[in-house]
Amino acid sequence: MTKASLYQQLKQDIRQGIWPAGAVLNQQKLSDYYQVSRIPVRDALQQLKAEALLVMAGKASLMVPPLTASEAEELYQIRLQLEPMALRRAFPQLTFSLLGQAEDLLQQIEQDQHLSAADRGALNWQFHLMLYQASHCPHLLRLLHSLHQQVERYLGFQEISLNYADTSHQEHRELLELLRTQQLDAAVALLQQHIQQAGELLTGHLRQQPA
Amino acid sequence: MTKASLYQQLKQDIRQGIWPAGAVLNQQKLSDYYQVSRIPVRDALQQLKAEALLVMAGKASLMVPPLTASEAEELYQIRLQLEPMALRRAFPQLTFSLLGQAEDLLQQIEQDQHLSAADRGALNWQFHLMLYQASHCPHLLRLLHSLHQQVERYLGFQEISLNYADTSHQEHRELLELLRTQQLDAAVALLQQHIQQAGELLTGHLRQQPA
DNA sequence: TTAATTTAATTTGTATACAAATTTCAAGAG
DNA sequence: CTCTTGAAATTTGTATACAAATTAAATTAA
Repeated sequence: MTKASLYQQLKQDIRQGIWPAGAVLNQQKLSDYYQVSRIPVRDALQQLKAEALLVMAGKASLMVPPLTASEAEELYQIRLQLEPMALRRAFPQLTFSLLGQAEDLLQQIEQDQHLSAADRGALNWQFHLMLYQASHCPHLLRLLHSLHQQVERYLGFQEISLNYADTSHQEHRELLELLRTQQLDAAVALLQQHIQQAGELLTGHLRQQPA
Repeated sequence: MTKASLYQQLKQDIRQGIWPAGAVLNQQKLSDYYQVSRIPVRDALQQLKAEALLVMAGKASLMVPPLTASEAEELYQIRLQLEPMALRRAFPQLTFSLLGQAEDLLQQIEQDQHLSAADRGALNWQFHLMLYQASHCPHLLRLLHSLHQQVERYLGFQEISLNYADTSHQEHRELLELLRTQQLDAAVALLQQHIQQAGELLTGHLRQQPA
Protein backbone atom coordinates (compact mmCIF):
# COMPACT_ATOMS: atom_id res chain seq x y z
CA MET A 1 0.00 0.00 0.00
CA THR A 2 1.92 3.01 -1.30
CA LYS A 3 1.06 6.59 -0.47
CA ALA A 4 -0.87 7.68 -3.55
CA SER A 5 -2.77 4.43 -3.56
CA LEU A 6 -3.75 4.75 0.09
CA TYR A 7 -5.53 7.98 -0.78
CA GLN A 8 -7.18 6.27 -3.75
CA GLN A 9 -8.06 3.21 -1.71
CA LEU A 10 -9.53 5.23 1.13
CA LYS A 11 -11.59 7.24 -1.34
CA GLN A 12 -12.87 4.10 -2.99
CA ASP A 13 -13.65 2.51 0.36
CA ILE A 14 -15.65 5.57 1.36
CA ARG A 15 -17.60 5.37 -1.92
CA GLN A 16 -18.25 1.70 -1.38
CA GLY A 17 -19.47 2.21 2.13
CA ILE A 18 -16.71 0.40 4.01
CA TRP A 19 -16.52 3.62 5.96
CA PRO A 20 -20.16 4.64 5.84
CA ALA A 21 -21.69 8.09 5.98
CA GLY A 22 -21.49 9.42 9.51
CA ALA A 23 -18.57 7.19 10.49
CA VAL A 24 -15.80 8.84 12.45
CA LEU A 25 -12.38 7.83 11.20
CA ASN A 26 -9.41 7.85 13.48
CA GLN A 27 -5.84 7.49 12.38
CA GLN A 28 -5.11 4.44 14.48
CA LYS A 29 -8.08 2.52 13.14
CA LEU A 30 -7.10 3.27 9.53
CA SER A 31 -3.46 2.65 10.26
CA ASP A 32 -4.32 -0.82 11.56
CA TYR A 33 -6.79 -1.58 8.78
CA TYR A 34 -4.48 -0.66 5.93
CA GLN A 35 -1.32 -1.93 7.63
CA VAL A 36 0.63 1.29 7.38
CA SER A 37 1.85 3.80 9.90
CA ARG A 38 -0.19 6.89 10.73
CA ILE A 39 1.96 9.19 8.58
CA PRO A 40 0.64 8.13 5.18
CA VAL A 41 -2.83 7.93 6.73
CA ARG A 42 -2.53 11.54 7.80
CA ASP A 43 -1.48 12.55 4.31
CA ALA A 44 -4.50 10.88 2.78
CA LEU A 45 -6.88 12.30 5.38
CA GLN A 46 -5.55 15.80 4.90
CA GLN A 47 -6.20 15.58 1.19
CA LEU A 48 -9.66 14.09 1.59
CA LYS A 49 -10.56 16.79 4.09
CA ALA A 50 -9.50 19.51 1.66
CA GLU A 51 -11.76 17.95 -0.97
CA ALA A 52 -14.65 17.75 1.48
CA LEU A 53 -14.77 13.99 1.11
CA LEU A 54 -14.23 14.10 4.86
CA VAL A 55 -15.43 16.76 7.23
CA MET A 56 -14.51 17.79 10.74
CA ALA A 57 -16.53 16.11 13.46
CA GLY A 58 -15.83 17.97 16.65
CA LYS A 59 -12.52 19.66 17.23
CA ALA A 60 -10.03 17.23 15.79
CA SER A 61 -11.78 14.17 14.41
CA LEU A 62 -12.85 13.49 10.87
CA MET A 63 -16.15 12.08 9.67
CA VAL A 64 -17.53 10.69 6.45
CA PRO A 65 -20.11 13.36 5.61
CA PRO A 66 -23.76 12.36 5.97
CA LEU A 67 -25.77 12.19 2.76
CA THR A 68 -28.57 14.73 2.56
CA ALA A 69 -31.06 15.52 -0.17
CA SER A 70 -30.38 19.22 0.10
CA GLU A 71 -26.65 18.80 -0.43
CA ALA A 72 -27.24 16.49 -3.37
CA GLU A 73 -29.49 19.12 -4.90
CA GLU A 74 -26.84 21.75 -4.30
CA LEU A 75 -24.18 19.67 -6.01
CA TYR A 76 -26.35 19.15 -9.06
CA GLN A 77 -27.17 22.85 -9.21
CA ILE A 78 -23.47 23.63 -9.26
CA ARG A 79 -22.86 21.08 -11.99
CA LEU A 80 -25.76 22.63 -13.87
CA GLN A 81 -23.83 25.89 -13.93
CA LEU A 82 -20.37 24.54 -14.65
CA GLU A 83 -20.83 21.66 -17.07
CA PRO A 84 -22.56 23.75 -19.73
CA MET A 85 -19.73 26.23 -19.37
CA ALA A 86 -17.21 23.44 -19.88
CA LEU A 87 -19.05 22.22 -22.95
CA ARG A 88 -19.18 25.74 -24.44
CA ARG A 89 -15.49 26.27 -23.90
CA ALA A 90 -14.67 22.84 -25.25
CA PHE A 91 -16.83 23.20 -28.34
CA PRO A 92 -14.46 25.19 -30.58
CA GLN A 93 -11.78 22.62 -29.97
CA LEU A 94 -13.85 19.50 -30.40
CA THR A 95 -12.61 17.32 -33.24
CA PHE A 96 -14.36 14.49 -35.01
CA SER A 97 -11.65 12.29 -33.60
CA LEU A 98 -12.67 13.27 -30.08
CA LEU A 99 -16.35 12.81 -30.81
CA GLY A 100 -15.47 9.41 -32.21
CA GLN A 101 -13.64 8.45 -29.04
CA ALA A 102 -16.65 9.57 -27.05
CA GLU A 103 -18.91 7.44 -29.21
CA ASP A 104 -16.65 4.45 -28.64
CA LEU A 105 -17.24 4.86 -24.92
CA LEU A 106 -21.00 4.87 -25.43
CA GLN A 107 -20.79 1.73 -27.49
CA GLN A 108 -18.70 0.08 -24.83
CA ILE A 109 -21.38 0.83 -22.24
CA GLU A 110 -24.08 -0.48 -24.55
CA GLN A 111 -22.41 -3.67 -25.65
CA ASP A 112 -20.56 -4.89 -22.59
CA GLN A 113 -23.50 -6.49 -20.81
CA HIS A 114 -21.68 -7.75 -17.76
CA LEU A 115 -20.44 -4.38 -16.54
CA SER A 116 -20.97 -3.56 -12.90
CA ALA A 117 -23.08 -0.52 -12.07
CA ALA A 118 -19.94 1.16 -10.77
CA ASP A 119 -18.06 0.47 -14.00
CA ARG A 120 -20.97 1.81 -16.01
CA GLY A 121 -20.96 4.95 -13.91
CA ALA A 122 -17.23 5.38 -14.43
CA LEU A 123 -17.55 5.04 -18.21
CA ASN A 124 -20.49 7.40 -18.15
CA TRP A 125 -18.39 10.06 -16.48
CA GLN A 126 -15.49 9.38 -18.79
CA PHE A 127 -17.82 10.19 -21.67
CA HIS A 128 -18.69 13.58 -20.20
CA LEU A 129 -15.06 14.24 -19.33
CA MET A 130 -13.92 13.38 -22.84
CA LEU A 131 -15.96 16.32 -24.10
CA TYR A 132 -15.08 18.71 -21.30
CA GLN A 133 -11.36 18.07 -21.47
CA ALA A 134 -11.16 19.76 -24.84
CA SER A 135 -11.89 23.01 -23.00
CA HIS A 136 -8.34 22.99 -21.62
CA CYS A 137 -9.57 24.77 -18.50
CA PRO A 138 -7.56 23.24 -15.68
CA HIS A 139 -9.47 24.83 -12.81
CA LEU A 140 -12.85 24.10 -14.28
CA LEU A 141 -11.92 20.48 -14.92
CA ARG A 142 -10.54 20.13 -11.43
CA LEU A 143 -13.78 21.44 -9.95
CA LEU A 144 -15.90 19.16 -12.11
CA HIS A 145 -13.77 16.21 -11.07
CA SER A 146 -14.19 17.11 -7.43
CA LEU A 147 -17.93 17.63 -7.79
CA HIS A 148 -18.31 14.32 -9.51
CA GLN A 149 -16.51 12.57 -6.69
CA GLN A 150 -18.92 14.14 -4.25
CA VAL A 151 -21.90 13.10 -6.33
CA GLU A 152 -20.60 9.57 -6.71
CA ARG A 153 -21.13 8.97 -3.01
CA TYR A 154 -24.82 9.62 -3.52
CA LEU A 155 -25.18 7.21 -6.39
CA GLY A 156 -24.48 4.20 -4.20
CA PHE A 157 -24.14 1.44 -6.71
CA GLN A 158 -26.22 3.42 -9.12
CA GLU A 159 -29.11 1.03 -8.80
CA ILE A 160 -31.29 4.06 -8.37
CA SER A 161 -30.97 5.15 -11.95
CA LEU A 162 -30.88 1.78 -13.67
CA ASN A 163 -34.27 2.38 -15.21
CA TYR A 164 -33.06 5.82 -16.23
CA ALA A 165 -30.08 4.32 -18.04
CA ASP A 166 -31.81 3.96 -21.39
CA THR A 167 -33.10 7.52 -21.47
CA SER A 168 -29.70 8.75 -20.38
CA HIS A 169 -28.04 6.77 -23.08
CA GLN A 170 -30.34 8.10 -25.75
CA GLU A 171 -29.58 11.65 -24.61
CA HIS A 172 -25.86 11.00 -24.83
CA ARG A 173 -26.23 9.95 -28.46
CA GLU A 174 -28.33 13.01 -29.22
CA LEU A 175 -25.74 15.19 -27.56
CA LEU A 176 -23.02 13.79 -29.79
CA GLU A 177 -25.14 14.30 -32.88
CA LEU A 178 -25.82 17.93 -31.99
CA LEU A 179 -22.12 18.54 -31.45
CA ARG A 180 -21.26 16.83 -34.70
CA THR A 181 -23.64 19.14 -36.55
CA GLN A 182 -22.31 22.24 -34.79
CA GLN A 183 -25.51 22.95 -32.86
CA LEU A 184 -23.89 24.21 -29.68
CA ASP A 185 -26.89 25.93 -28.11
CA ALA A 186 -29.09 22.90 -28.59
CA ALA A 187 -26.36 20.69 -27.20
CA VAL A 188 -26.02 22.87 -24.12
CA ALA A 189 -29.78 22.87 -23.62
CA LEU A 190 -29.85 19.10 -23.83
CA LEU A 191 -26.95 18.81 -21.40
CA GLN A 192 -28.72 21.06 -18.93
CA GLN A 193 -31.86 19.01 -19.16
CA HIS A 194 -29.78 15.86 -18.78
CA ILE A 195 -28.15 17.07 -15.57
CA GLN A 196 -31.33 18.52 -14.13
CA GLN A 197 -33.22 15.30 -14.77
CA ALA A 198 -30.54 13.21 -13.10
CA GLY A 199 -30.49 15.60 -10.17
CA GLU A 200 -34.24 15.49 -9.71
CA LEU A 201 -34.28 11.72 -9.92
CA LEU A 202 -31.65 11.47 -7.22
CA THR A 203 -33.02 14.08 -4.84
CA GLY A 204 -36.52 12.70 -5.27
CA HIS A 205 -35.22 9.29 -4.33
CA LEU A 206 -33.32 10.68 -1.36
CA ARG A 207 -36.32 12.53 0.01
CA GLN A 208 -38.32 9.30 -0.07
CA GLN A 209 -35.83 7.03 1.64
CA PRO A 210 -33.24 9.19 3.37
CA ALA A 211 -29.79 7.58 3.72
CA MET B 1 3.90 27.75 14.96
CA THR B 2 1.01 25.33 15.47
CA LYS B 3 -0.36 23.07 12.76
CA ALA B 4 -3.40 24.98 11.57
CA SER B 5 -1.47 28.20 11.63
CA LEU B 6 1.38 26.78 9.55
CA TYR B 7 -1.12 26.11 6.80
CA GLN B 8 -2.48 29.63 7.18
CA GLN B 9 0.98 31.15 7.33
CA LEU B 10 2.19 29.28 4.29
CA LYS B 11 -0.90 30.35 2.37
CA GLN B 12 -0.38 33.96 3.36
CA ASP B 13 3.30 33.80 2.48
CA ILE B 14 2.44 32.46 -0.96
CA ARG B 15 -0.04 35.32 -1.44
CA GLN B 16 2.53 37.84 -0.34
CA GLY B 17 5.16 36.48 -2.65
CA ILE B 18 7.62 35.16 -0.09
CA TRP B 19 7.36 31.97 -2.10
CA PRO B 20 6.83 33.47 -5.54
CA ALA B 21 5.02 32.00 -8.52
CA GLY B 22 7.15 29.30 -10.07
CA ALA B 23 9.10 28.60 -6.89
CA VAL B 24 9.64 24.97 -6.03
CA LEU B 25 9.05 24.29 -2.35
CA ASN B 26 10.78 21.45 -0.64
CA GLN B 27 9.94 20.16 2.80
CA GLN B 28 13.39 20.72 4.27
CA LYS B 29 13.51 24.36 3.18
CA LEU B 30 10.09 25.07 4.68
CA SER B 31 10.89 23.02 7.75
CA ASP B 32 13.98 25.16 8.36
CA TYR B 33 12.24 28.43 7.55
CA TYR B 34 9.28 27.89 9.86
CA GLN B 35 11.27 26.09 12.54
CA VAL B 36 9.14 22.97 12.62
CA SER B 37 9.72 19.38 11.62
CA ARG B 38 8.72 18.13 8.21
CA ILE B 39 5.55 16.43 9.46
CA PRO B 40 3.41 19.56 9.92
CA VAL B 41 4.96 20.92 6.73
CA ARG B 42 3.74 17.84 4.89
CA ASP B 43 0.25 18.29 6.31
CA ALA B 44 0.10 21.86 5.13
CA LEU B 45 1.51 21.03 1.71
CA GLN B 46 -0.95 18.21 1.22
CA GLN B 47 -3.84 20.54 1.93
CA LEU B 48 -2.51 23.31 -0.30
CA LYS B 49 -1.98 20.84 -3.11
CA ALA B 50 -5.56 19.63 -2.84
CA GLU B 51 -6.75 23.24 -3.13
CA ALA B 52 -4.48 23.82 -6.15
CA LEU B 53 -2.63 26.54 -4.29
CA LEU B 54 0.34 24.33 -5.02
CA VAL B 55 0.82 22.10 -8.03
CA MET B 56 3.05 19.20 -8.83
CA ALA B 57 6.33 20.11 -10.49
CA GLY B 58 7.86 16.95 -11.79
CA LYS B 59 7.22 13.65 -10.11
CA ALA B 60 7.34 14.52 -6.45
CA SER B 61 8.04 18.21 -5.94
CA LEU B 62 5.56 21.00 -5.41
CA MET B 63 5.52 24.41 -7.04
CA VAL B 64 3.74 27.69 -6.52
CA PRO B 65 1.64 27.81 -9.70
CA PRO B 66 2.67 30.40 -12.29
CA LEU B 67 0.23 33.24 -12.86
CA THR B 68 -1.26 33.28 -16.34
CA ALA B 69 -3.83 35.53 -17.93
CA SER B 70 -5.76 32.57 -19.28
CA GLU B 71 -6.12 30.97 -15.85
CA ALA B 72 -7.18 34.26 -14.33
CA GLU B 73 -9.82 34.60 -17.00
CA GLU B 74 -10.95 31.05 -16.30
CA LEU B 75 -11.28 31.73 -12.59
CA TYR B 76 -13.38 34.81 -13.20
CA GLN B 77 -15.58 32.93 -15.64
CA ILE B 78 -16.25 30.32 -13.00
CA ARG B 79 -17.03 32.98 -10.44
CA LEU B 80 -19.34 34.56 -12.98
CA GLN B 81 -21.34 31.34 -13.00
CA LEU B 82 -21.32 30.60 -9.29
CA GLU B 83 -21.64 33.93 -7.52
CA PRO B 84 -24.93 34.86 -9.17
CA MET B 85 -26.18 31.44 -8.18
CA ALA B 86 -25.11 32.08 -4.60
CA LEU B 87 -26.86 35.44 -4.59
CA ARG B 88 -30.07 33.94 -5.97
CA ARG B 89 -30.10 31.21 -3.38
CA ALA B 90 -29.27 33.65 -0.62
CA PHE B 91 -31.90 36.17 -1.64
CA PRO B 92 -35.00 34.62 -0.02
CA GLN B 93 -33.14 34.47 3.25
CA LEU B 94 -31.62 37.92 3.23
CA THR B 95 -32.76 40.02 6.15
CA PHE B 96 -32.52 43.76 6.66
CA SER B 97 -30.22 42.93 9.54
CA LEU B 98 -27.85 41.16 7.17
CA LEU B 99 -28.02 43.93 4.59
CA GLY B 100 -27.25 46.35 7.41
CA GLN B 101 -24.20 44.37 8.44
CA ALA B 102 -23.05 44.36 4.83
CA GLU B 103 -23.50 48.12 4.67
CA ASP B 104 -21.41 48.49 7.82
CA LEU B 105 -18.59 46.75 6.02
CA LEU B 106 -18.84 49.14 3.10
CA GLN B 107 -18.73 52.11 5.42
CA GLN B 108 -15.70 50.68 7.15
CA ILE B 109 -13.89 50.46 3.83
CA GLU B 110 -14.91 54.01 2.95
CA GLN B 111 -14.06 55.67 6.22
CA ASP B 112 -10.94 53.90 7.42
CA GLN B 113 -8.42 55.76 5.27
CA HIS B 114 -5.29 54.03 6.46
CA LEU B 115 -6.26 50.50 5.46
CA SER B 116 -3.73 48.49 3.52
CA ALA B 117 -4.70 47.31 0.05
CA ALA B 118 -4.74 43.78 1.41
CA ASP B 119 -7.10 44.72 4.26
CA ARG B 120 -9.36 46.51 1.82
CA GLY B 121 -9.44 43.41 -0.36
CA ALA B 122 -10.29 41.24 2.63
CA LEU B 123 -13.18 43.50 3.68
CA ASN B 124 -14.35 43.62 0.09
CA TRP B 125 -14.59 39.85 -0.02
CA GLN B 126 -16.24 39.77 3.41
CA PHE B 127 -18.94 41.97 1.95
CA HIS B 128 -19.65 39.54 -0.86
CA LEU B 129 -19.47 36.60 1.52
CA MET B 130 -21.92 38.23 3.93
CA LEU B 131 -24.54 38.10 1.20
CA TYR B 132 -23.67 34.64 -0.11
CA GLN B 133 -23.61 33.01 3.30
CA ALA B 134 -27.34 33.45 3.63
CA SER B 135 -27.67 30.82 0.90
CA HIS B 136 -26.69 28.13 3.41
CA CYS B 137 -25.10 26.14 0.60
CA PRO B 138 -22.01 24.60 2.13
CA HIS B 139 -20.49 23.24 -1.07
CA LEU B 140 -21.09 26.39 -3.04
CA LEU B 141 -19.59 28.53 -0.31
CA ARG B 142 -16.61 26.25 -0.06
CA LEU B 143 -16.00 26.53 -3.79
CA LEU B 144 -16.35 30.29 -3.75
CA HIS B 145 -13.92 30.50 -0.88
CA SER B 146 -11.44 28.36 -2.75
CA LEU B 147 -11.86 30.35 -5.96
CA HIS B 148 -11.35 33.59 -4.11
CA GLN B 149 -8.13 32.30 -2.64
CA GLN B 150 -6.91 31.48 -6.11
CA VAL B 151 -7.89 34.87 -7.41
CA GLU B 152 -6.23 36.64 -4.50
CA ARG B 153 -2.82 35.52 -5.76
CA TYR B 154 -3.45 37.46 -8.93
CA LEU B 155 -4.41 40.66 -7.18
CA GLY B 156 -0.92 41.13 -5.73
CA PHE B 157 -1.39 43.99 -3.38
CA GLN B 158 -4.42 45.07 -5.33
CA GLU B 159 -2.65 48.16 -6.59
CA ILE B 160 -3.92 47.20 -10.01
CA SER B 161 -7.46 48.06 -9.21
CA LEU B 162 -6.98 51.04 -6.97
CA ASN B 163 -8.42 53.35 -9.58
CA TYR B 164 -11.29 50.92 -9.97
CA ALA B 165 -12.02 51.08 -6.25
CA ASP B 166 -14.49 53.96 -6.47
CA THR B 167 -16.53 52.41 -9.27
CA SER B 168 -16.51 49.09 -7.44
CA HIS B 169 -17.66 50.76 -4.27
CA GLN B 170 -20.48 52.54 -6.02
CA GLU B 171 -21.63 49.23 -7.49
CA HIS B 172 -21.62 47.62 -4.07
CA ARG B 173 -23.98 50.29 -2.77
CA GLU B 174 -26.25 49.89 -5.77
CA LEU B 175 -26.27 46.14 -5.21
CA LEU B 176 -27.42 46.59 -1.63
CA GLU B 177 -30.13 49.01 -2.71
CA LEU B 178 -31.46 46.59 -5.31
CA LEU B 179 -31.54 43.80 -2.75
CA ARG B 180 -33.26 46.02 -0.23
CA THR B 181 -35.97 46.77 -2.76
CA GLN B 182 -36.36 43.13 -3.75
CA GLN B 183 -35.07 43.54 -7.29
CA LEU B 184 -33.27 40.24 -7.53
CA ASP B 185 -32.84 40.04 -11.28
CA ALA B 186 -31.39 43.53 -11.45
CA ALA B 187 -29.11 42.74 -8.55
CA VAL B 188 -27.85 39.59 -10.25
CA ALA B 189 -27.27 41.49 -13.48
CA LEU B 190 -25.28 44.10 -11.62
CA LEU B 191 -23.25 41.45 -9.83
CA GLN B 192 -22.44 39.78 -13.12
CA GLN B 193 -21.32 43.04 -14.62
CA HIS B 194 -19.30 43.72 -11.48
CA ILE B 195 -17.42 40.42 -11.70
CA GLN B 196 -16.93 40.59 -15.45
CA GLN B 197 -15.53 44.10 -15.22
CA ALA B 198 -13.08 43.11 -12.49
CA GLY B 199 -12.06 40.07 -14.50
CA GLU B 200 -11.45 42.07 -17.65
CA LEU B 201 -9.46 44.66 -15.77
CA LEU B 202 -7.24 41.98 -14.30
CA THR B 203 -6.72 39.89 -17.42
CA GLY B 204 -6.12 43.02 -19.48
CA HIS B 205 -3.46 44.04 -17.02
CA LEU B 206 -1.92 40.58 -17.04
CA ARG B 207 -1.72 40.42 -20.81
CA GLN B 208 0.14 43.72 -20.86
CA GLN B 209 2.73 42.92 -18.23
CA PRO B 210 2.80 39.17 -17.64
CA ALA B 211 3.89 38.10 -14.15
C1' DT C 1 -31.33 12.71 38.83
C1' DT C 2 -28.81 16.13 36.56
C1' DA C 3 -25.09 19.07 35.81
C1' DA C 4 -20.48 20.39 36.50
C1' DT C 5 -15.66 19.15 37.36
C1' DT C 6 -11.87 16.39 37.66
C1' DT C 7 -9.37 12.33 36.13
C1' DA C 8 -8.23 8.69 33.06
C1' DA C 9 -8.27 7.04 28.33
C1' DT C 10 -7.84 7.74 23.77
C1' DT C 11 -6.46 10.30 19.86
C1' DT C 12 -4.08 13.69 17.46
C1' DG C 13 0.26 16.50 16.74
C1' DT C 14 5.23 16.60 16.27
C1' DA C 15 10.13 15.23 16.28
C1' DT C 16 13.68 12.15 14.97
C1' DA C 17 15.63 8.34 12.29
C1' DC C 18 15.94 5.64 8.44
C1' DA C 19 14.39 3.67 3.75
C1' DA C 20 13.01 4.60 -0.91
C1' DA C 21 12.63 7.51 -4.50
C1' DT C 22 13.88 11.38 -7.27
C1' DT C 23 16.91 14.76 -9.00
C1' DT C 24 21.46 16.40 -10.15
C1' DC C 25 25.69 16.18 -12.11
C1' DA C 26 29.58 14.31 -14.09
C1' DA C 27 31.80 10.85 -16.99
C1' DG C 28 31.79 8.43 -21.20
C1' DA C 29 29.97 6.92 -25.88
C1' DG C 30 28.33 8.18 -30.17
C1' DC D 1 28.74 18.89 -29.14
C1' DT D 2 24.75 16.13 -27.78
C1' DC D 3 22.82 12.38 -25.81
C1' DT D 4 23.24 8.30 -22.50
C1' DT D 5 24.54 6.24 -18.54
C1' DG D 6 25.39 5.87 -13.83
C1' DA D 7 26.64 7.16 -9.45
C1' DA D 8 26.31 10.86 -5.76
C1' DA D 9 23.47 14.01 -3.54
C1' DT D 10 19.24 15.63 -2.38
C1' DT D 11 14.51 15.06 -1.34
C1' DT D 12 10.47 12.61 -0.34
C1' DG D 13 8.10 8.62 2.04
C1' DT D 14 7.45 5.92 6.20
C1' DA D 15 8.01 3.99 10.89
C1' DT D 16 8.55 4.62 15.70
C1' DA D 17 8.48 7.32 19.96
C1' DC D 18 6.86 10.83 22.71
C1' DA D 19 4.24 15.32 23.82
C1' DA D 20 -0.02 17.80 23.59
C1' DA D 21 -4.66 17.89 23.00
C1' DT D 22 -9.17 16.03 22.87
C1' DT D 23 -12.64 12.87 24.21
C1' DA D 24 -14.74 9.78 27.50
C1' DA D 25 -15.59 8.33 32.04
C1' DA D 26 -16.15 8.79 36.67
C1' DT D 27 -16.70 11.40 40.74
C1' DT D 28 -18.82 14.96 43.26
C1' DA D 29 -22.07 18.71 44.27
C1' DA D 30 -26.41 20.80 43.59
